[in-house]
Amino acid sequence: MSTPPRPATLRDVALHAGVHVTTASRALDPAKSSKVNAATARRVRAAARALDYQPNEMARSLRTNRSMSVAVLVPDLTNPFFPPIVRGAEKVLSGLGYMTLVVNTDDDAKRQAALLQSLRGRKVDGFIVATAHRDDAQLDEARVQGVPIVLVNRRTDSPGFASIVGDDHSGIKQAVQHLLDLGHRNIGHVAGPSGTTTGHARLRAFQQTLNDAGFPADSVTLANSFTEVDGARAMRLLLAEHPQITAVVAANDLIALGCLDALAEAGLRCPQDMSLVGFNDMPLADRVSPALTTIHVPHHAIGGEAARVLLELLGDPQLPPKSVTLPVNLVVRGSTAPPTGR
Amino acid sequence: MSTPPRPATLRDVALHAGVHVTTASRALDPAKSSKVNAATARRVRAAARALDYQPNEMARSLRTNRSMSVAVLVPDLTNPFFPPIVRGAEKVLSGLGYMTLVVNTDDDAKRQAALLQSLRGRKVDGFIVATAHRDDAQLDEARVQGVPIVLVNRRTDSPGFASIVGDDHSGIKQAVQHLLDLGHRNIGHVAGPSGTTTGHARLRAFQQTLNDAGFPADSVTLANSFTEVDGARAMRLLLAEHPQITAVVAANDLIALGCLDALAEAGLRCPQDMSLVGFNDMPLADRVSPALTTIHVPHHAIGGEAARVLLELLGDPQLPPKSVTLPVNLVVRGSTAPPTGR
DNA sequence: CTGAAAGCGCTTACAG
DNA sequence: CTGAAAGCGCTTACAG
Repeated sequence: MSTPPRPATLRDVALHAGVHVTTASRALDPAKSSKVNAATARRVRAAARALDYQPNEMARSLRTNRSMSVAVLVPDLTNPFFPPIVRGAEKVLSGLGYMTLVVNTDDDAKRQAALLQSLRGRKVDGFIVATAHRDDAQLDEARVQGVPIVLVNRRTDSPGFASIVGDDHSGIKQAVQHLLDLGHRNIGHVAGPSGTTTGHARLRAFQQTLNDAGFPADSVTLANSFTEVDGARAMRLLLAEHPQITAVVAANDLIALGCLDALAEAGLRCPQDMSLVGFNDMPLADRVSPALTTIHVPHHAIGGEAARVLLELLGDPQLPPKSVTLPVNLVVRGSTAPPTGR
Repeated sequence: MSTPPRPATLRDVALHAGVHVTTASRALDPAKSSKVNAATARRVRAAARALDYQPNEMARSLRTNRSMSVAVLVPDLTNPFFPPIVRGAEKVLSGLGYMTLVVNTDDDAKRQAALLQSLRGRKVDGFIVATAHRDDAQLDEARVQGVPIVLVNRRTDSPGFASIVGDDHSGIKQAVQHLLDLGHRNIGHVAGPSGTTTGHARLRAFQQTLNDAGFPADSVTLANSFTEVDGARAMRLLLAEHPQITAVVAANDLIALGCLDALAEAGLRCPQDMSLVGFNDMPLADRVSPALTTIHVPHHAIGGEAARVLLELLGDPQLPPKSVTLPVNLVVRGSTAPPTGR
């Protein structure tokens, strides 16, 4: 077996075309090729093709200090909610020559720190972050150091970040109102992690909406993560502590799925014995059994908008951080129904 | 607003510690710090901490010609089947200091080519590829040029690649046998794209199993992609052309979901009027309605094993390419039942 | 144990 | 329009 040939460098191309490496560089750069003699440029391009030349992006980035790549941090790639956001961002980014790098943090502060550092070392040009925590020192520090960041889905409590999120307050209000309209009077909430703005804002919206309507809002338990397992755990507790509830608002769809498990264990049917509303309208939310009544969040648009805002930021880092809230809407399916005298 | 300070370089650290940049480099390298005076090393580390030094990975990679990163190419990130594979790979890779970069090809040859080239330019150390086509010139070329690649889920027709896939033949055989055991005699197949080994091998296994059992195997239509939309389209055709079938084997779970849609449109109930088996046992396959009878593929293990094999390959590029087939097994749920005289 | 020098593969002022 | 030179931030033989 022969060892494969070393990849061609720009120097090889220049040699082959009989020009200086500087000229080769210019000839291959679309923005500068007009500055070089047309025939020369053609010769260089032919040489590049002949040698199957691939520019070394590391060298280029080292010199230019930009890498034409953007990282997307997601807390959990296996949550079907995130891939569409990534796709939305990817679509606009790839159109402008940027490469999208997806990384998974497991919603773990340590992993996020390590990844953030590693990616910064790799000189990615900017970050789209779906993993923010309300109190997020790492993110704050990166921002202060001038790293272009746009937050999606979750915000931090500290100001200064550009962000694109769904309207959590309105979403929960619509969910609660829907249950109220159905006739439910004892409504519970399985809240998400209090360290995230989504968990926190949805809980507050739940309490406020119910209080404004003149009902108590103390049937609440907390899921430690936005997962089925923790959702089921919190739902068991809710059932034990507040047996009078006839409906539940879950902090997101995965938690709602966990609630469904806990209900089944308790021998309760959904929606006959217990109504359930999710949040996100993740892919497949319409196909689970029962089909989930939930709050539709425009995943794809969030990703696309985030990419556009990040691109603006890349163009002018001094731009004031814009914080965009996208409308969300209730979609009623099979997991909610009027209460029955159980 | 003041502009943020330029990030500290190794030179800054060396200056701060009063040593030469060479010494600083050694002091900060765990593998070499033993070669430098302990007190000096401590001083350098203190300086690095004080200046919040982050090594520039681009410069390092340019010099060492390795980037400590691995790319994972997936055809469709929104297919719930792939994230667990990615997670499996990520887990073993991150343990060894490698960073995992996920990119989406849309199962499009052009996009794959562009991404492959771009990633190679970025000097990722190796590739885990879930997007292979049976005839895949780009992949062949990259392999010939010595790029470390391991294929997952799908193979190519050309030999020479390391690969980790589920046992397509056995899976389909189990599916067909299950339907036969249930009493079905007219079984159809919605095949996946014939350009993929999964689509092709599953179709062949379908035909062979049925023929071996003494039944015809010509109730087949082709989905143009592994998606719900194309699955529904192919199922409509199957229903029109082969109205006598009482059971369907779908090439994967997403196609099976599309079949469910087509069945609903045709006023057919699953499993009462038509049994349906999927393939992959993707996340949520157990929660859709009806819960999908399908072939469980060990996603996580595929990803982990792929990472291990790639790591071996990185250590010794001359290693003979090992091709691993992992066992799969039927999991019976709610979408299959004995045929009823419809 | 430490330092001076070279070089990874590019791009970009600066001359001509 | 083209070339010679410098330099991005590292690591690694090579001397001492």
